[in-house]
Amino acid sequence: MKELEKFIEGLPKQYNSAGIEEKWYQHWDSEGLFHAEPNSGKKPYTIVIPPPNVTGLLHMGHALNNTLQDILIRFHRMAGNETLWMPGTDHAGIATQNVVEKQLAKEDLQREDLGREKFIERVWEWKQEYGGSIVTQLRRLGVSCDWERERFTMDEGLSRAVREVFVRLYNDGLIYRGRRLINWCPRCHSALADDEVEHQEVGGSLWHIAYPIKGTRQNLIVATTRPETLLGDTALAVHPEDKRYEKFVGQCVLLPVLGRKIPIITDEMVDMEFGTGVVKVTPAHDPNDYECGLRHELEQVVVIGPDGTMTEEAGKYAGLDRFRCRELLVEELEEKGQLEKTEEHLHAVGHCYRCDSIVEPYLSEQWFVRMKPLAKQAIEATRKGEVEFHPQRWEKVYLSWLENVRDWCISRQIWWGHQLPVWYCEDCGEITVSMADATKCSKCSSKNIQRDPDVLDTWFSSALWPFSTLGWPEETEELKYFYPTNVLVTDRGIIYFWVARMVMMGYYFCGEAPFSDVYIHGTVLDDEGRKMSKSLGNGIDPIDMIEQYGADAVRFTLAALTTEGQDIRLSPTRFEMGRNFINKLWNASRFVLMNLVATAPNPCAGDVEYEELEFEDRWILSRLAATSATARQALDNYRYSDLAMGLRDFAWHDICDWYLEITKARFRDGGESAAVAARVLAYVLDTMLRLLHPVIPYITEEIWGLLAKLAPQRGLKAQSEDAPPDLIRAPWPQAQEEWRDQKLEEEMNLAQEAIRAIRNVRSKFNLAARKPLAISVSARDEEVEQILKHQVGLIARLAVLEELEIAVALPKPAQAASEILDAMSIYVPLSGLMDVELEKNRLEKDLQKKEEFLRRSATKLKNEEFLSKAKPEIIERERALKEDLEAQIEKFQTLLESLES
RNA sequence: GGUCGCUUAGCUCAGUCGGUAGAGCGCCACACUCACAUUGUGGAGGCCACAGGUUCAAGUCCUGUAGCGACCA
Repeated sequence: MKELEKFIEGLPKQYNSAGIEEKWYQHWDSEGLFHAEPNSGKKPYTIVIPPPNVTGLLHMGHALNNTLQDILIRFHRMAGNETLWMPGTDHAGIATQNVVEKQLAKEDLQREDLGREKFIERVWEWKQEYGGSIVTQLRRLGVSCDWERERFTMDEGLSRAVREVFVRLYNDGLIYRGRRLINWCPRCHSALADDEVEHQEVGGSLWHIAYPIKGTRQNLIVATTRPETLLGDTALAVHPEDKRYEKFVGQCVLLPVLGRKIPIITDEMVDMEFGTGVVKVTPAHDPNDYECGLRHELEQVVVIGPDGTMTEEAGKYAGLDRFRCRELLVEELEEKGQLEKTEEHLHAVGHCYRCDSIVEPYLSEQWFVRMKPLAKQAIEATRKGEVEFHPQRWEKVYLSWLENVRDWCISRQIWWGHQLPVWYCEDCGEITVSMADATKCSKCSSKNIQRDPDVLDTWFSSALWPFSTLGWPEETEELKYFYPTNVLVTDRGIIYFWVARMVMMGYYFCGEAPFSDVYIHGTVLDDEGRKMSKSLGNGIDPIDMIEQYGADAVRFTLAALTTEGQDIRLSPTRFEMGRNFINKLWNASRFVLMNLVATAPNPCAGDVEYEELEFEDRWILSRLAATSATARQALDNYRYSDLAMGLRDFAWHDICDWYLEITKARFRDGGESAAVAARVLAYVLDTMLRLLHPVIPYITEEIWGLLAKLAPQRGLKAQSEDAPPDLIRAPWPQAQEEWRDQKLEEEMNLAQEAIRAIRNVRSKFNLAARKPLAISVSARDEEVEQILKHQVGLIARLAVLEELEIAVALPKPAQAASEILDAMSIYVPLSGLMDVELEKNRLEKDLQKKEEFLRRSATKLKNEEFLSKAKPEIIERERALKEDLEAQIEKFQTLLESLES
């Protein structure tokens, strides 16, 4: 014990997180305290982590996302659930392939030089070596994931789930192969899904090009943003009701440069208002034109190839890059006089969301998921309330996507990923799709078959994450117990990519939504409200912040800034808020621990009855019960800021500013009163640490451990027996409703008001803070008088008084400063000459405010309609208010008059 | 063009059932008193974007306008 006491005495005045965080994380992890097992005796609580990209590094978005999840997880673990947080990463097909290809490029190699098999080996090697970075970073944050269950989308089990899903969807007619115009990234050399294309406003030009009408000297002028695609035009189109061009319909024009003859057709898609009202139709290079081409059975001429260079169809431009071709073509048109004019034009251009290249609509053979039937099920279930969004408005966004969803292109022309389980027969053309690798054609049994080289979109495997990680398609115990999960916590950016697809797949393969709640948090922005990005260089590295301020400070700050769905503007200095609070908590705990030592040897043995507690003890327990209840409510409603700030206010203000200050005298005097205060403090600290643990796990675990050694019984009887060795698995505190005492809190409020008023006078008249004052308080009525008299000791101590006279309607002494409150007036005699002007100014200013309130109140109370329509309690309150105000104003006036004389 | 969100203290944001506007940071003054200067005490600071409407009563509900932002096409 002596050693421990010495240790407590030696605790630093500033909390230093270094060392403490590593120690506890390692302890929790190695003791298996993050681990969950199917357990029929407990209710499960499950969250699957949004799997970060395996190539990624931790950014503030991750820090926020995972802090919020960890708060829920740690809370539910303490609240008695069997709590599973399933972690892992996704294989990020294109991104990871890019990384390894870059690595190869340094060796002057391309992936083709290695061949598919060797290349994939290289990717696995890379993954083993660097792929865990983000997971290591996550641990620094303190996340309590069940690492024993960590998954990777390319794991054997998850790959099997992917294949099972593909085969079943194919057999059910929900996956098909087709030649379509899809989004193509010429740099990634792969197809992309619609939502992987980001539309960005780009300043471009609108070129007006003359197409000569065959057999006439007239031209039709076409306005286009993409002149190079004219080489693939197979028609011009006008609106069927456009009188200007009526007479030309059915005729032909000659394609500039190539001279090919193409028809003039009519189509509803043409916007008569845009450009000249004539559009070129390039079915192989524009989604609208593609549809139009199908309607009119137009030829699809491909002029831009998969690498973004012009094809043989482009004639003399063949082989040129698409952008170079545009320049030269425009030059040629200008020379030939076929360029009517060039306008500046702002338009949305599709960019690859991975590499930011300009996406090319490209006609090719791809695999698709038929989305409508899957979406239908998800929509119906959501409407029934089986999936609930927080904030609710995101449900609309999600539903509107599902309602308008188009078939999902899932094949990617890369090597890293789940290769399609598809074989083509070279002899009969049959497509074989199977779970086991095929060795022969399923129709003609020919061995002359080729596997489709493409892999699946990474989101395809991510969509299965909530059940594939639990062992599906096996009917595992985990799947039965933990599925469906409780909540998905994520950013709005992937509602389509991921959330909607998980819901669809969850219903289709497990018959239930994968989660009942979706919590969408805000996006982390910089202090100017811009997204954090590498190119802007405005990112804040969470690891830097953790090193600078501590993980608890980072977590606390992020939680405190998280209000319902609002984006978070962040600058590094904002973490000072968290750090300051952590430090305050540390020092308050030091105070408690030191006083526990001082009241040793065993300050908390035996029970303390409520009746033995002093006024302020009961008050802090009442506040604790209230705080505990609001914390619970905040957690149940995903109100993180309310949770963090509510606990902070309680700790900082109720405990530190008031309760600790009051108990100081008791500890100084010692005896039984000190022992009771020590018990109360131990109890309050214990409970507060439990409440704070989900938000700031490290420091709370550290202090809790020290407290456990000094006061194993934690003060009061209520939760002394249930304490396990680690806070992380301590039971969540029940709010002790029987301790709530509204009347007592109001009495405390009166005392606090009095103390503040006295301090105010002290400050205004520059009276030394430590100099004891003799003052008088005139109470409004006997009730107030009684209350204040009960609290004389407390008020005198905290306001530093040597004399305190309390009575109803006390007169103001001469040469005294006054403070007029609702329930009382406070008179502070000033020795020597008091500054009359200063006092008059103060009083007049306050008087004016009161008069303004009185005017408002009087007007209301004269209003017949208010009196007849407002609720009686409102009217009553208004009357009381008016009376109070009148009484106060009278006092102000009397005081001012006395000052005049 | 469509949908949604935001506009409240110098800054960043809360404000639940409509009933005297709150926090954090910053600012000003004072205080290094034995938990804490990453602190304490006190203070200043608001036409709740604008215009209508509903209501006895609007920051809060409704309509419209403007500015900013996000998403979709």
